[in-house]
Amino acid sequence: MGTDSIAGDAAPSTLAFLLSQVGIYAARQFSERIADVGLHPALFRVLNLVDAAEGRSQQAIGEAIEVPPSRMVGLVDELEQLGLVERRPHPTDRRVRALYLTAKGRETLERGREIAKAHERDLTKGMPAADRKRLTQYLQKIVDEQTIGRGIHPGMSGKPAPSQQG
Amino acid sequence: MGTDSIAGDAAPSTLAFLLSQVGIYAARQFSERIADVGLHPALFRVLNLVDAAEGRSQQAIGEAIEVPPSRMVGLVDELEQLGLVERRPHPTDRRVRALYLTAKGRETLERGREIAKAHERDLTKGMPAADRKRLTQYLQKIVDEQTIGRGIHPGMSGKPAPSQQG
DNA sequence: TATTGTTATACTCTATAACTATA
DNA sequence: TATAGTTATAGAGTATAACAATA
Repeated sequence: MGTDSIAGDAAPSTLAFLLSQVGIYAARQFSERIADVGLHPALFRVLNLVDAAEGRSQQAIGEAIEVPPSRMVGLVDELEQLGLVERRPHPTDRRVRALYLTAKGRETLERGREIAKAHERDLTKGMPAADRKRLTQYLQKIVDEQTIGRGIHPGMSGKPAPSQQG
Repeated sequence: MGTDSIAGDAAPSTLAFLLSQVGIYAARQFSERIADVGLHPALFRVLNLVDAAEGRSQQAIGEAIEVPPSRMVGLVDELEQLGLVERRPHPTDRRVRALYLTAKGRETLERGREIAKAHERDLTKGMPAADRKRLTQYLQKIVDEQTIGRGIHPGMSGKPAPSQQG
């Protein structure tokens, strides 16, 4: 049996298919790139949230990104072991572990943000600024129309991996 | 600790983030919808390929969508048990199982394609045709510029699940 | 009783490698 | 020896539920 590529609609070009294809590709690419600073997307996401809400509890931060408490434990463990985040006692509630960035955490976050920018540039290379802007608006409109979560995507830890639906 | 929503950039609105967010959402939505005909995205993908390349071997079809042989076994098993696809002996090579759609397979494929259309309509509801066209062109341009696979996305089997990166 | 954080457990998905029957 | 298909196995990732300390 030849390996001769199968013609036809091996990859349909409908809008929905393209969205999935490009979106999942973008997530995977980012996953590989953010590994350069020792993170994976979920850790980067949590790190951003801790920065935006320092001193909040593990679970409060987890809720904001739709991550269950039991998973937050592991993620914060990782960030703590990497020396990027600290768990400190809450002043009045001894059950709570308040989260804070370390200096190293801030540096890493900054570097991660640079990586995110570079990722974005590469993704849209060869695209005029006006088009980039319109594309962003279209996507934002879809987000506004649909009910789209703010969570972390499971299974996007940056493995090799293939690509799509119909 | 209160559930008071954490303000700030809980969900950044960069282009790359939006692409991932919308793309993964689109894939998940499709995954849930295609379940109406008893399929999941990988099965629908294979079904489309069998239609486009009837009589080809399991592995030839698997290669076209970047699915390893061992996984094809399970997928074709499922399709066969659903009565959508048949494995027939190859006329000259007894190792090969040539794949064919059944009548029911054709019907299901047709229904699946209707679902895909409806999915697409809903995804872009409230968007003028001209905008939809431009959005498609932008995404196609990204596909052309990048090296994006034609495979099946792991972990998109349509579970509950949350959402994103940075 | 309710809640924060934790641990234990179990499940899904998938790839790698070993195996068989044919070539 | 090589290839098509299969099976066995092992790992990643994640959610659910039970648990301890504290409120």
